[in-house]
Amino acid sequence: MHHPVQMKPADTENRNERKLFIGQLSKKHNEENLREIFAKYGQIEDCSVLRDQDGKSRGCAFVTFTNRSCAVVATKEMHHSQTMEGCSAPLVVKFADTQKDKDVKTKSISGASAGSPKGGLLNNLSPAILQQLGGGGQNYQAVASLLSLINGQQSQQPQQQNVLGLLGTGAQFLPAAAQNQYDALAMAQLAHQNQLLALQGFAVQQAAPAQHQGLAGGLAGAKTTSPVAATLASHQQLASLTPFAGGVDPYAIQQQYALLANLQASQVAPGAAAAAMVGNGDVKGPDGANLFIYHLPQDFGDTDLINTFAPFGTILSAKVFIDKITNLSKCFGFVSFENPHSATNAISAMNGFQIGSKRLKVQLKVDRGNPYNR
DNA sequence: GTTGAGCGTT
Repeated sequence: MHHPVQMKPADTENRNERKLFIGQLSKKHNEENLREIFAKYGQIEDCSVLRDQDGKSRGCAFVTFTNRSCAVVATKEMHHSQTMEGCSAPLVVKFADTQKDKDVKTKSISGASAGSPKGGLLNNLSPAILQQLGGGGQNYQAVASLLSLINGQQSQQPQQQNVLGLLGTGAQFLPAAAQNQYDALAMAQLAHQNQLLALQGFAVQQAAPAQHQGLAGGLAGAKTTSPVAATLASHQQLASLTPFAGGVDPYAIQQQYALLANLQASQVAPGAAAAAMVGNGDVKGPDGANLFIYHLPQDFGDTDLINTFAPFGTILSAKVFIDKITNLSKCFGFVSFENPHSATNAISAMNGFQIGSKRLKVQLKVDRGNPYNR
């Protein structure tokens, strides 16, 4: 007897070569009539219109056929075949971007280098950041100085001068001694991009040290005694603070956050920084303490995940999923905290954090094994 | 004006 090979439709293996991107689609179309349009080319496995938060069509869609040949024919017959209502250009029917295509796009937007931040504090500064910070070897020293300052050798004036120089025009908003290194880093980050929400999350969870409360309070709209916090609260001033020429590098910002996270962890909660002691995926926290994180950078590893989320609480485990065939990250992972409170804070700080053209999705993990969650 | 969601693996 000869059985034909049964291929599960959900097989992601060759899904990309059966999946079409439909652009310049009338926003009046929904999944149902989109199916009607494409059904004549073959069996459709999956069909979905991309929508905004309000559920309105974004004028594009994905259609996945069960057979690639159907997709090929659909492309040939439908691409540029008409201009739909409300569209500025003819219908687009083409194969959807692969993960590789997306990575290329992301990198061209962010300008991120191949530098991969791993390990300790110093190593968290990727070449991309160093370049962003000013490019030269001198700046590397300045960065190192910044780190050593933050690492506990406080009040070393010469080094602080270097740090201020490093921050360029932002330095004038650092009123001398009152300022701390977290503010400096935060300024650099905020000047880069208005990540107020994300930073607010960071600030909220690190309520203990008095010097941080100004920053937290300022961002939260409360009264503050910190001039830097006041400065940060003003978007207009943020624009003038921009210390880095050459545009935004969201990936570098993420790295800076990872750095900041690590710094905070090492000072605010020394135990939380011990990445080496964190489990790698098998340990789960209590209900509501487990996060599902999507849209991680391609080269983000377990350690990066730990570094990024350690400030929010004690991490029981952190795991980035790796495709065993390609050995590449699947760009999602899990972080389990000891308690739900940490997870909640992490969500409010990090959900929506922009990296390239994507935003981090940070949600409570859904237990797919539990029918009540489906 | 254009590329989703995915939920602790092999």
